[in-house]
Formats: sequence, C-alpha cells, structure tokens
Amino acid sequence: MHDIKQIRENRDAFVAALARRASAFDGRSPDETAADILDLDARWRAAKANFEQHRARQNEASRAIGQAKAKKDEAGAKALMDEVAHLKQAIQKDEADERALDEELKKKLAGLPNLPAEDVPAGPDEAFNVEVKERAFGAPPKFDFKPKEHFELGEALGLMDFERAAKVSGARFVYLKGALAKLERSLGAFMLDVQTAKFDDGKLGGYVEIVPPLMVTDDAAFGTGQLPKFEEDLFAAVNIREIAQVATGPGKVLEAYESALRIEEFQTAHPEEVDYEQLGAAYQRTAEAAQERIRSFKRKRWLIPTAEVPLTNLVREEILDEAQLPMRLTAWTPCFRAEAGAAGKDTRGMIRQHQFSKVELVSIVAPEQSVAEHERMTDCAQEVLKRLGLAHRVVTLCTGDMGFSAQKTYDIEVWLPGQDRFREISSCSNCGDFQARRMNARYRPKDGKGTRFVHTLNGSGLAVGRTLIAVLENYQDADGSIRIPDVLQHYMGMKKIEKR
RNA sequence: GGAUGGGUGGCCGAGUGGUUUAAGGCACCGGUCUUGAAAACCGGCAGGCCGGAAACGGUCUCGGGGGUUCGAAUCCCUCCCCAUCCGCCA
Repeated sequence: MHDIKQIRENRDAFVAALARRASAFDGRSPDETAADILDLDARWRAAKANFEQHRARQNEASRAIGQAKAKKDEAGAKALMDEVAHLKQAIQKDEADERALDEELKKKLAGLPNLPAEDVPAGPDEAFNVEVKERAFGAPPKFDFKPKEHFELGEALGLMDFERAAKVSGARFVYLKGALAKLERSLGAFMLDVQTAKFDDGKLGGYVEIVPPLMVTDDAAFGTGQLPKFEEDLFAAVNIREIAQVATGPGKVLEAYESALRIEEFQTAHPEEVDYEQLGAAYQRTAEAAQERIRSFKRKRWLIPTAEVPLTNLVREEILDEAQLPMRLTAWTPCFRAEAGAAGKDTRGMIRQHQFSKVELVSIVAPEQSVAEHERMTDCAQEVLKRLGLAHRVVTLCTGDMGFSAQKTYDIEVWLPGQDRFREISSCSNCGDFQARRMNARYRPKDGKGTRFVHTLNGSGLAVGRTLIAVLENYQDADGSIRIPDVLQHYMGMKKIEKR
C-alpha cells in the first residue's frame, strides 16, 4: 500500500517509479493513475473537512444541551436540539460521501504494486533480469552419460508416483515414497537447522522456528499482497455446510439464475430466436454472482501459497519495541498454489505442483536495516545450496518480473543437469514498508517520538521440492542411483539411494 | 454444537440503569534531591486522519460493524474473539 502523502508531495517521483514497473495499470498510464488518485484524494479531503466541520458543531451543541439541562434551561436545550435535528440529515450524507471517497481511494491504492528500488534494472520480462556475478557459486557437474530428469530418476527408483497421485488428487500432485519421502524430510530438517543455528559472527542464521497456521483470512492475505489482485492463484478452504447456509438465501445468485432460466425457457419456446451468446452471458452472470457470494463468505480461509503470509502477518496491527527488531522467523510448511496462469507449463515432474513444501524466511526490521537484511537473507538462502554442493547463480529481477509487493528481488537459480539449465529455487524480496502499511505493523523508535512502519522481507530458504529435484539430478549416477550429499547423510542414515 | 461469563490505553483495572473531556495503579520518559543509585516528590506519557510554517485546532478509535438518542465505553441488534462447563473429536 502506498502512502498517499508521499504521492501528494512527490507526484513526479511516484509516476516515474510506476512507469519503470509497467506502462499501464488497469488500462491507465502511470500519469493518469497519479492524476486519478490525486483527484480522488482532493475530493476526499474536501468531503472530510466538510463532514468534520459539521460534526464539530453537532458535538458542541450536544455539550451545550447537557449544560443547559443541568441548569434547568429547558427552552435553551430545546432550541439547540432543534438545530441539531436539522443538522443530522446533512451530517449523515456528509459522512456517507466521505466514506465512499475514502473507500474508493483505498481501493485504488491497494491495487497498485510496490515501487521498484532505484537499483532494480528496468525491463518488461525475465529476459531483462541481471545476474549478480559475485554471488554465483560452483560449476555444473560433468557427466560421462546423459543426465536424466528428476521424474525419470524418481519413477525408475519406484519412489515417485505421479499416476496414483493423479487418481487420488488430480494433476500436479505426487506421492514420494521410502528414501525420497525421507529425503524430503531430511532436506526440510537440514534447512531449518541451518537457518535457526546461531553463528558466532551473526552473519547467517538466527531465525526463530515457527509452526504457523496453514489457513489464513482475507485480511492476512491482503496484508502480504496476495489479495485483492491474485485471488486466482489461491485455493480457498470452506466448510461446505457453513457455505451452504449463506448461499441458499435469496439474493443476486438466485436473481441471476432465474433470469437465465427465463431466457432459456423463452428460447426453447421460440427456436427461431435462439441466441446462445445471450444465454451464455446470463449463466455467466449467475456464476459470477455465486463467486461473489463465496468471496463475501467471511468464514472462508485461504490455504497459504507460502508461509510468508502467516509469518509476516505475525506482527500485523502491532506496535513493536525497537529492541524486538530485527525479528527473524522461519517455518517449514506445505504451500498450495492454484497455478491458474501456468496451464501447460512444467506439466511433467515436481517442478510445478499444487502442493509443495518450502522453508520460508521472514525478517521484520527497522527501515534503515532492510537493504542490508536483504543481502543477509540471500546469503542465508545460498548457504543451504553451498552446503549441499549445488551450483547456482543469483539474478536481480527486473522491474517487470518482480512480484506485486516487492521493492527488489533476488532469485536464486540452481543448476538442473536433467533440464540442462538453471531453475528458480529461491526468491528473496525486500518489500520495504509496503506490506507493513497493508498490515498496519509499526514499531516505536528508541529515541524520537511516534511510530514508524517496519520493513518486511521474505525469502525461500529453500523450496524443498525443487531442492529435492536438484539433489536427484546433480547427484545421479549412470545406473540411476543417487548419492547423498555429505551434509544430508546423517539425516538420511545412508550414503546412497540404490537403484532398484 | 449446547450453556454461562467476558473483551476498556504498553500492562493491571475503575466506570456500565444517559449528559463534554476514560478514575487509579504499574511500567516507561524527563526533572528535583543525591558522590552515584534507590526511595520520595514534581511533571509527562495511546494511535490514525484532516487543517496549519508552527503553536495548536478538529475528528475518529473502549473487540468489529450497524442501530436508538440532542448525546453511547454505557442501551439495542449482529458478527468476531477469549474463558469455564457439557457433548463430539485427532
């Protein structure tokens, strides 16, 4: 969420930063967007001044009535009561106006992405990402045979089963068995151990391990920026009985449905006038009304697409003491993603699943610390890959490739021999105060008055499923067996996953 | 799911059957005193928004929303959350 005061005072900088992100937002150019917002803001402030002025008079008169009554001046009280009675109508309208404008303004602001940091490269898509050369690690391993992809290896071992998963859960799910199930568990435990360790120099680790809720409310999802724009990426969890109770009542769903039925009935009776487009639109309206109904169902929860959501929201609506910062949190959780926009992409294997597990890192810091914390967090994520001996590189995402809430993002890409290319395995973002504003998460500076918004950062440390893929592909032998990296051997209790 | 009781400032807690300004304590900050500290005493001490160069003024917030009223922490409706007991349950 943007600070309207900043936009007011630095319109040009706002427009320029927005323009670096994209050329248009909801069909409006950055300049038009700023104009829309500032116009709304001006109208809102005028409405607010008007409303408050009238309300002030009302309060003043009410106090006077109390005093008049105390003095038994019934006539004076009556006169004032008459005045306020007239004022009330106007005040109600004033308040409604003020509120409508305020909501419209907030809605506009809530739909805009964070502004990119100055050192983020500009560009429309991932082709414009820039490698951070000094962060690169290792060289792709050499094979004297053609390395296989992870799913070939896993299926050949009989330890990775997509077909049965599809029968039970549909596409984009998997069963891991035996040593591969244990590898998943070992990786999660190993990553948590690295991130929670206390290093003497304080340059790595120090994260507090958390087991967070896996289902969150609308407000939490709004706080980190998944809502309102990216609803389609999420899975909702509802209690079927509860939602039936709200959905069966009269309302727009029923109206829309009955209207569609009438159209269908009419067209059936008059085959010469059949208009499928009209009928389709009527049913579409029904579906949309039903969707709206579910959307407004308050007891719905969202399955987390990342532990970033419950971890970051841990400080929502709080005023922290500066001494509590930096707050570093980590959690190993399942993540659920609808992958609505990824139809046909990565359909084979475990790269893109509806469910995967991830060790997440979240830092809550004072504003001055966030840039350094971003580098530190990226170090923490890389540390896991280094200890696993996996070659990787780091790229700075360009303005067009960054997520909604990010100010700056590093993606870590691990080398996958089976795919013969680098694939994203971690994404570390500095969100500045963007999420903090949406969550209303603040802290009280040690010296100085008032409160300031905290800065929030999140990163994967790492995506466990993809790390498992990387281990399989990088540590495969010609016979299809998998060597276990040194640091995992005591977790696994073995040095090798033998071929079947 | 049923029954009952609750939700007040950073914390504790008074106020709750109508008349502005939320008592008091703890914690915290500043000061006096002291070699220093403690104690004592004095003072300060929620946040958001709008206007203002500032001083300051206004407005909103007593779990959320709505209502009654000239006026709501207080009355009414509704939702949420917490506690205890019962039932069911991993």
